[in-house]
Amino acid sequence: MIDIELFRKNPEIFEAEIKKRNMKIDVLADINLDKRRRKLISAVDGLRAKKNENTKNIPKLSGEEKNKAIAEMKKINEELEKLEVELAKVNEKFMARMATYPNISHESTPAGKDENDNVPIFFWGNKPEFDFTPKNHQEIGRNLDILDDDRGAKVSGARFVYLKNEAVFLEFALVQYVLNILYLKGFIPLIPPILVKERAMFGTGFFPAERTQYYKTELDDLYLVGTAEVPLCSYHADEILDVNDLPLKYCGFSTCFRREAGSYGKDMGGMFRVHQFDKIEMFIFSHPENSWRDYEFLRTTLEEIFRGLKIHYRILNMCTADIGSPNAKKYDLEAWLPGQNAYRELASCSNDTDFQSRRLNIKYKDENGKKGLVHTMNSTACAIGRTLIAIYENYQDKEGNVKVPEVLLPYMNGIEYISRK
RNA sequence: GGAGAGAUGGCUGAGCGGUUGAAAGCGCCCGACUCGAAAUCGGGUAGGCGGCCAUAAGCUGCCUCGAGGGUUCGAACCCCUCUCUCUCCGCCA
Repeated sequence: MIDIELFRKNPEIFEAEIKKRNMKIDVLADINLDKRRRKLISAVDGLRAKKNENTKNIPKLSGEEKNKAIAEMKKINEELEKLEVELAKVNEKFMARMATYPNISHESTPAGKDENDNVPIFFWGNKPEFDFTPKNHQEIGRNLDILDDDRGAKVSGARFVYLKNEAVFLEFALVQYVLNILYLKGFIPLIPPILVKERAMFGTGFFPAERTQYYKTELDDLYLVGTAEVPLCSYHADEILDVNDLPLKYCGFSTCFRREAGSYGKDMGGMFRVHQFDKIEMFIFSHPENSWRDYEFLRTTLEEIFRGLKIHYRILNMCTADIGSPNAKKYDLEAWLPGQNAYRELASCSNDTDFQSRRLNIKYKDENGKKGLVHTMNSTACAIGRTLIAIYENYQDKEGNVKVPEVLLPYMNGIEYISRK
C-alpha cells in the first residue's frame, strides 16, 4: 500500500511511477475521489460532533425541552445516515483504488518494457564445458529414476512430480546446507503455516494483483501460499518491533503452491515449472535507514549459497516491467542450465520498502519513542526443485550420471554419485 | 464433532444505558530526592482518520472496549449473527 498522504501531496510522484512501470492508472480521478471522500468525512464528523453535544445535554433537560432535543436528534440521525452510507461507498472505492497502486521503485531500478530490459550486473563462474551434448534435467532425472513426472501427472495432473530415491536425499541435504549457512548469519529458522487467511495474501501484496495465481480451500477461507514470504512477513503483523532487534532476520522452509494460470504450454515436462515445490526463503525486517544495506546483504547471502554449490550464475537488476507491484527493486539470480543452453531464474531477491509493512501494520520504535514503518525484504535462499535441476544439468557426466556437489556430501549418507540402478 | 467459559489500553483487571477513551494496579517515560541506585513523591504514558498548519511542533473534530448488524435521543454495558481464544469430552499425526 502506498502512503496516501504522499499521494495527496505529491501525485506527480505516482504519475511518474505509473509511467515508469507501463501501467495505466488515472491518478487525477483518484485525487478527485480523495477530495470528495475528505469532504464527506468533514461533513460526517461535523454532524457527529453536534450529536455528541446533544447527547451530553439531554440528561440535563426535562419536559418540553427534552422532547424537543430528542426530536432534533432524530432529524440529525436521518441526515447522518445518508452521508454515512455515501462515505462508506466512496471510502471503499477509494481504498480499492489505492490497493492497485504499485510501490515506488528505487532510483536504481531500470525502466523497461519487458524482460529484455533487465540488466545483468554480476556474473560468477563459467559455463561448464562438456565433451558430449548435455541432457536436460527431465531426461537425466527419469533415467536415474530420481524424478517421476508421469506418475505425478497420473495422480495429481500436469505440473506435479515425484522426487524419488537420491533426489529425496538431495532435497534434505540442500535444506541442511542452506539452513546451516543462514543460521550462522543470524537468521531465525521458521517452519511456517502455509495455509493462510486472506489478510496475509493481501498484506504481502499478492492480492489483489495476482489473485488467480493461488489456490483457495473450498470449505474454509484459507489460501495455500505461493511462498513462505507470506507467513514470514505476516508473522509480525500489528506489532511494534524494538529498533535494537533490527534488522530482524528469518528464514522459513515451506512447500509452495502456484496455479501457474496463464503459463499454459510454458516449460512443460520435468519440474522447472510445477504447481508444488519446496523452498527456503529469507525475510528481513529492517530499519528504513539501513534498508538498502540490508538488501545487499540479502543478495550476497543468496550468492554465497550458489557459489558454494559451484553453479555458474548471473544476477539481473530487474526492470520496472518485471518487478512485482510491491517491489521497489528486485534482483533475479539466473543459473546456467546446460541442458537448456540458457540462464534461467532460480531465485529472486526483492526490497518492498514500506509497502507490506503499511498494509500489515508493522512498525518499529526507537529510543526516543518515535515510531515508523519497517522496511521488508525477501529473497529465495534455495528453491529446491530448480536448484536440483541446476545440479543435475551442471553435474552430469557422459553416462548420464550426476555427481553430488561437494558441499552436500556431509548430508548425503555416503552417496557421492547418482548413477543408474 | 459435542458441552461450557471468555474476548476491555503494553500487561493484569474494574466497569451503573447518559461528562468512561475508559477506575485501580503493574510496566514504561520525565522530573524531584540521591554521589549513584533502590525505595518514595509529583507528572506523563493507545491507535487510526480528518481540519488548522510549513509534509515541524502544537491545537482541534471524529472513530475505535474481538468483527458486523439491531434496539435507543444516547450502547463497552441490552438483543442477534459471525470470528477467535481457553477448558472438558470424542476423534486423530
